Amino acid sequence: MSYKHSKQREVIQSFLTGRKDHPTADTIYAGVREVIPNISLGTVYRNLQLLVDLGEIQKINVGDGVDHFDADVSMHHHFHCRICGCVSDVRIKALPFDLKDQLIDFDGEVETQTLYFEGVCSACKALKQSV
Amino acid sequence: MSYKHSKQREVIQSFLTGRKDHPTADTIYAGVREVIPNISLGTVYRNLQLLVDLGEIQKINVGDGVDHFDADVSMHHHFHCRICGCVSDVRIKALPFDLKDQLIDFDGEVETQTLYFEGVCSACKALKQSV
DNA sequence: AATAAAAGTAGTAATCATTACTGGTTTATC
DNA sequence: GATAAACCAGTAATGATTACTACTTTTATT
Repeated sequence: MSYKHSKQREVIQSFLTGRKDHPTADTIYAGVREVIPNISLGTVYRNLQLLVDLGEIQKINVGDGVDHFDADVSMHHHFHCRICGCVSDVRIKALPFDLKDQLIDFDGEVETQTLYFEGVCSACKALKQSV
Repeated sequence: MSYKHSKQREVIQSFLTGRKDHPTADTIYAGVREVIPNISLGTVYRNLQLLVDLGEIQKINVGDGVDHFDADVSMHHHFHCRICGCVSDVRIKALPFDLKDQLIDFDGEVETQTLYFEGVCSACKALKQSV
């Protein structure tokens, strides 16, 4: 059986599960407030971190200085649009090897690797061309 | 001929060039203060960004919430130690293709890609084993 | 050189994301 | 139903970064 979540945590998690973009704590806060109007931003942060620690969601970093969250914890990568700031999933063809095994002369222990892309998303690209 | 840098900018850049780790603005500030004791932290940030915009240095992100800077602008990747927080260069065997060309069903425009590794550096690993 | 314009600076205040704290409330346990 | 543990709202604090302001240095122009 699964860990019992508080009402707040449950709403936070299901809000996140319902979205394919990768909202920030602030966006999640705004969304969850529609359901629990007096929830506190600190509660959102605390529960997001707790869910990350439990492995139920993941925190993603695309170099924009803000943490994004993703209910999909399966291995995949992200794209960050430098125009609108949106973050989307990208799938990559399976590589014939693990990137961390391609390192040269490295003596430490690699535990995780992060790969993300940046540029202009298709929506912004279309917008640019229509002007 | 190259762009004329102010004294402050020159010292910041040469401080960075002299190091193989990847200091944060704060560390650079401390180092540069040994040469220009009354330099301001804002000046450090402003000039670092300016040098980034000129392409003379690069800003690197390893997911620790702080910007690191690197005088080496050639293509390479980084490793971040979750124990001591140090950031070091890693070299990777040349891939037989460009990662961004491996994306599936992606309609946007990829301009940059970031790949970094995280784990335990060799120094921390040695320390752990000696305890 | 004298001077006007531009670029740059130190110092400080403000911002933004995130974390910590505090006192009260809910939930689980005996 | 008492007692302890988990959790919360609200607020304060923190840390990195950026913005602002008034002053100084550099550059260009006469």
